[in-house]
Amino acid sequence: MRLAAQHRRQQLIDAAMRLFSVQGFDGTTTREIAAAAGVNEAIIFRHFTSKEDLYWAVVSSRIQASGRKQKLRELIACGGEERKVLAAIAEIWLRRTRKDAALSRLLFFSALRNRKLTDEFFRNYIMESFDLLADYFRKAANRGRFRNVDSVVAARGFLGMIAYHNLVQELFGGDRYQQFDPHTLGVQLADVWLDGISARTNHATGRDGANGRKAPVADPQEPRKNQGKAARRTRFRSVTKSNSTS
Amino acid sequence: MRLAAQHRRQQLIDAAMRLFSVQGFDGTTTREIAAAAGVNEAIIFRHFTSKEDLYWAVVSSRIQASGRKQKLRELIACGGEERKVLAAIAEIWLRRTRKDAALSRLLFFSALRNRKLTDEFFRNYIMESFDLLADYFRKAANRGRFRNVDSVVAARGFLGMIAYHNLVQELFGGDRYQQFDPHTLGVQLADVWLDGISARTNHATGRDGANGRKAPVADPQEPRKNQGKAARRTRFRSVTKSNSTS
DNA sequence: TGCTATAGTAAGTAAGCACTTACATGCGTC
DNA sequence: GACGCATGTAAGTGCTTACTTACTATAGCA
Repeated sequence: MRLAAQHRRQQLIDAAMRLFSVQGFDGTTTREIAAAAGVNEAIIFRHFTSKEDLYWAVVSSRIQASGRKQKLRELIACGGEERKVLAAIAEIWLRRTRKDAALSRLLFFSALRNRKLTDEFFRNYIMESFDLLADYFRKAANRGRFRNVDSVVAARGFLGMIAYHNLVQELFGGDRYQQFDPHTLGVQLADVWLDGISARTNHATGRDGANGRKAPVADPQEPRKNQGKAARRTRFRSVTKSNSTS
Repeated sequence: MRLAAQHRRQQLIDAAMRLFSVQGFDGTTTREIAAAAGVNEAIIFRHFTSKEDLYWAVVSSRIQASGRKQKLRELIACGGEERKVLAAIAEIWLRRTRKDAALSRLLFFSALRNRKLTDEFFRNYIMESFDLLADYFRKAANRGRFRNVDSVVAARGFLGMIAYHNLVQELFGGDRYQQFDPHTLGVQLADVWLDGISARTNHATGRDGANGRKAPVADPQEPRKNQGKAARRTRFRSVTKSNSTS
């Protein structure tokens, strides 16, 4: 029932987080959020000036909670062997992003809808990670460990592989066709990144084509209904609006 | 004024495309679409059974129009030297996606909002590209040209670098900080991918750290207002709703 | 035990939304 | 040139939405 303001506030943020990440900002009503938190709608507006205010609170609370940047910094600073460092970075990101898939969805929504938030997020989160890694590449190159490739391109490329993999798996549902083990995949990506896929090098890593991939979870290959083509050309409607209220 | 049904229909799709890709599905009203097409709102519902119907029409019309998959197939089939093929694939994708950034935005919206459409898109568009490239990697490995890395991982990794780069540049506005030349970047990525960044290999490519990057377009480094923190904690509101009607 | 500050609620309100209806207008064709 | 039909419009309709108002319940403290 009656909660201390701070707790109620946090509870609202949590409830909103869940809903926003699944339904998006526009797709979520303040009434739903209130119901999810078990309070009256008006409570939201006592704790937040507007729905949008609540949204930013959700985003910033989550960005702070996910310590991915910090972890990246630590891995880079520890000074281990490059192959291990890269594999560890990849693995952490693969795991981490899997864990807060909700945050990813939320941030994509933001990116697509609101340029201003996106910019702040981009500077503080993406760009800084690129820079950190680019710096690492540059220093390793100076020590003669890496070739002299464009360090910004390299950083983007490496993190890009990982981020895109997560994107495909979670956002586009690739995980229903095939699942990957974060550790194995991290090692594989680090190896490719260090040695290339060209056959000329002779430091074999003993990994072959079929390793480390898990079997598909289920068979999603229903005979693909052509929903979306046939029924779509009709000129006159018979659609009933689908209200999801119960 | 008076247009043949088919032309009007196409015009509505075009207008909707532009708006949906910038504002998203929920963020775009049928009235806006009608206004953009210069007709009455009711016209929309004569040509499409619902707003959602129009949305699917937009998406499917665009997916057909973008022939990226076909281009990938051609490049792979042509049988040129691997380094050139990979560089060309990268370049094409870097250029192509820049051109239809609107489509990307639209598809992301779809992915975030509607799982059913996403699945169809995912199978026809993303997965098939992965498979095509994975097949290429596998065959090259069999001919002894590539190492025996997991071809699915490799395909995802390679296309991931590129797709993610586009994503960062377009969706998150990275292009305002730094721009890249598609050709140079394509060559760089193919090189890294083939030879790795490790210093042990000795086939120098003559590319060094600063090449191929263009200067920033503008200087977006305003002193970073802390908008989003300070003004956000207030308990009582004075916000006026921002209607974007004019 | 009564006072005050704050957490909570019920029941609005005005605006915006997708979608409809009833009617006007132009165009091919016999 | 008038009939029929497809294209167009003005003005709704009813529902949902974010947000408000006017009020009650309760915890902490003198």
